[in-house]
This record gives sequence, C-alpha cells and structure tokens, in this order.
Amino acid sequence: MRKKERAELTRAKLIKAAATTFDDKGFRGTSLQDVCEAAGVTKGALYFHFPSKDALALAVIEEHYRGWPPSVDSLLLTSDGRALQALVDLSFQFAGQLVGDPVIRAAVRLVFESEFDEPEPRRAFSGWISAAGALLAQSAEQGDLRDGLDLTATAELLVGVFTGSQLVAQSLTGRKDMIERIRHLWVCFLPGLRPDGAPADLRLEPPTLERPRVTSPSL
Amino acid sequence: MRKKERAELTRAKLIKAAATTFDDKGFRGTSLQDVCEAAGVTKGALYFHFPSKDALALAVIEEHYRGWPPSVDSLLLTSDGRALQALVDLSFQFAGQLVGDPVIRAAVRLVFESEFDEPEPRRAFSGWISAAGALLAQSAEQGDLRDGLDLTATAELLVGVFTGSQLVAQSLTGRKDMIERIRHLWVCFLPGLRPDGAPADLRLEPPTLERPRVTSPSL
DNA sequence: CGATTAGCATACCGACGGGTAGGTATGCGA
DNA sequence: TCGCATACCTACCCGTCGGTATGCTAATCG
Repeated sequence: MRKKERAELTRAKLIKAAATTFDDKGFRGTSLQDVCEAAGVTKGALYFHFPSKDALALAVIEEHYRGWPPSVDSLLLTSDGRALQALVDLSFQFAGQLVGDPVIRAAVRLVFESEFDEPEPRRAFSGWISAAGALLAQSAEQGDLRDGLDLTATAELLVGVFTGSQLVAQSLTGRKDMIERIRHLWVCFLPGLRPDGAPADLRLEPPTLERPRVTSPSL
Repeated sequence: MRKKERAELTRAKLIKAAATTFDDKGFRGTSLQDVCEAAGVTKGALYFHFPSKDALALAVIEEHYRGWPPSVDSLLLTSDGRALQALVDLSFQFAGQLVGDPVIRAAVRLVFESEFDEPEPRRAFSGWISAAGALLAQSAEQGDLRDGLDLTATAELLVGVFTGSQLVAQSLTGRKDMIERIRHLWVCFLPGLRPDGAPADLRLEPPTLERPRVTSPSL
C-alpha cells in the first residue's frame, strides 16, 4: 500500500499545482512544464496519471464536485429551514472557498473559459444554476419571494451576478474583499426578490458553522 | 491619397478580424495566422501596422473607446435628464453593442483576461466603473437613490453584475437574449437601489435613439 | 527470491506560433 | 522621371508546448 499512497499524493500534488496555475494563467496560458515544476514532478509522472492536458483540467473541475454543492439538508440546517437564507449562506460559503481554495477558483475559471468540448464544464455550470433554482423554488413556497418572479431567469441571474462580482473583485482587489462585496450584493439584490415591505431579517454574513472539511489531501 | 485609404482599410480589416478572433478564442487562443487569414492579408501587413500581438490587442481595446462611453449629455437627452434612467439606458446600449459589435465583445474579453500588463485594460475597466459611478452620484442628487447607499461599491457591483450576466448569456444562449436578461437584472436590482416605495417609473428597454418613446411601459 | 509491474524520470519529437529578414510593388513629392 | 517612403508579401528562424518512447527503480507477488 505504500506505493499507492505515494501515487495518490503525487496525483493530489499535480491537481493542486494544476489548479493554482490554471487559476493564475488560464488553460492555454499554463504549460505542463509549469504544472510539473509547481508540483515537483516531471512530465512522466503527469502523463502517468493524466492522459492529456484536457484530462488534467477536467480532473480539476471534477475535484470541485467533491465538496459542492453542499447537501441542501446541511444548508437548511444552518438556516433554520429557510431556503432563502440557505441560498444566502451558500453564496457566502462559495465566496469563502473562492478566496481560499485554488481548486475552486481554477474550476470556475476553467468552466467559464470552457476551451474543451467535453460536457463536464457545462454540467458544473448548470449544476450551479439548478442548485440556486432549487433553493429559489423552495423559497417561493415559503412565501419569501415576490409574486410572479421568474425563478429560472433569477437563478441564472444570480449565478451571473455572483460570478461577475468575483471577476470585479479579482481585478480590483485580488478578491480580498469578496465577502464584503457579496454582502453588498445581497443588500442591493434582496429587495427585488422579496415581497414589498418584507422585513430585512436575513443574516448577511458567512455562516459560522462547524467545518466538515472535505478538501483534498493537502500537500 | 489612394494609398493611405487602402492602408487604413487594411488596418481596419485587421482590427475587425482580430476582434472576432479574440472574442472567439481569447488572446492566447488566437494565432496571428488566424487573424491574417480572417483579414485576408499576410503577417507582413499585420506587422507593418502593429509591432506585436499585444499591440494588436491593445488596438482593439482602444478601438472600443471610439464610441464609449457615450457623452453623458447625449445620454441625459434621451432620459429627460434623469441620471438613473440614463444609467439604465446606458446598460441597454452597451448590451446591444455587445450583441452586435465584435470589437466591443473582444475588448471586454481582453480587458478581463488582461494577460498583458499595459495600463490600457485597467483604464477601460475603471472607465466603466467611473461612468456608472458618475451617473449614480447624479441619481443620488436627484433623489432617485436610497439613502446611505455606497455609491462606489454599487458602481463596481453594477459593472460586475453586468459582466456576469453577459458571461452567463454567452454560455447559455450565445448572448441572443442579452437584452431580456438585462431587463430582468434591472427588475431585480432597482428596488434595492431606489428609496422604499418609489414608483416603478423607469423605462426598462433599449432606448430608441431616433424616435424617443411617447408612452413608457413601466416596470 | 526472482519476476513482474506500478510509478515515475529522462530524453526527445513534430508542430506550431510569435517574430524577423529581406524583397517588391506602388504611389508621391520634387 | 527619379528617388524614396509607404505598404505589403514570402520565406524563414527559433523557442515552446503537447505528447511520446524508453529507461530505471522499488514495491509487490507467486
């Protein structure tokens, strides 16, 4: 088993190195040489674990699935069963991961670059939208949303809005103030979603819950 | 002067070809060979007009300045002097150009990719933000904004929100329904910007320049 | 205790892309 | 009409990058 362990570790190192480099320079911008140097291995090792550069990028994207989306149940737990609050919490949680986890960052960038034609990126993309849509639908049932709101369009809008904020945050401040931007996003956005005169009773900050870390074996 | 004319024409062809290709494949994804073939010229011609690939991309970005931002005066004209309406109109105008004009599309993509370190892209970026910020400030003076709204943060938010919507539109429908998405964006966003109980009296559709609207369908 | 194979490293290949060198045709001023 | 700058083309250079072929080593297994 010794060998297997080391193999898994180099694979993890490769994915982490690939993620940071992809996040930094994009898909076409990163050379496998860069990845190998960052991982401290050679191309032989890389091509033992991944058959192509595309496969490496897809592995990074799939790695992102490992912790996302969190189960709706666990989300509703920290939000007292309120779906809209769960959606807000989810956004903060995602934002936090975007700041801290290069794998998530790289996955987002790769999905939106989408230079390869495998269905994986699109699946991730629609995964975000459908997750937001599901929480929105539940919020509507709970009477937390304005009547006549187009849920699908709003879910897509939310994903775009979130991604755009992250882009701007990256360009302006290197994503340091991501959380604050998300808060302001909700401040401006919620009145349009909620019924007129609804109280501002949503918690607009990262949920401080116990942390079930599901991250990859870190180097 | 015949020669100058032809030179300007090939330069324009090159910029247009570069824009479409950059928009399609990104900066690193486009080869100068592609650009030259699309423009119907050779690399010699390209390198006569532009000293490097970077310079070509920067020329595309600067070309975007040619029509943007429209003068605040002309904007206020079609909005009856109401700055918030001008901001909405501006967004629709920009969205329309994003659909139709490959130069604008390429400029936006290049600015956000920002693979080169010249200050041009950043200038374009902050240009969008400051334009939105100026219109927001004027809107505040006109009593069209909620008290205590952070104007700078909101301007940055709007730029991000707009860009994100465009990204999603691109990924999902190839930007065909961009206008409808922008409309829905404002539907969701305006209540958070405006004072409580403010009437929904803003025109949420592309401004028709030649024929100013007589009846304004309200939100 | 060999034999085998997983898990890498090394060295290399073909293609491609940015950029250059040098030539050429065309106008344009004198 | 002569000289020269402009505007472009052809051919090539050379570094880089994705990918491969092969060699080596240690763990694993009969």
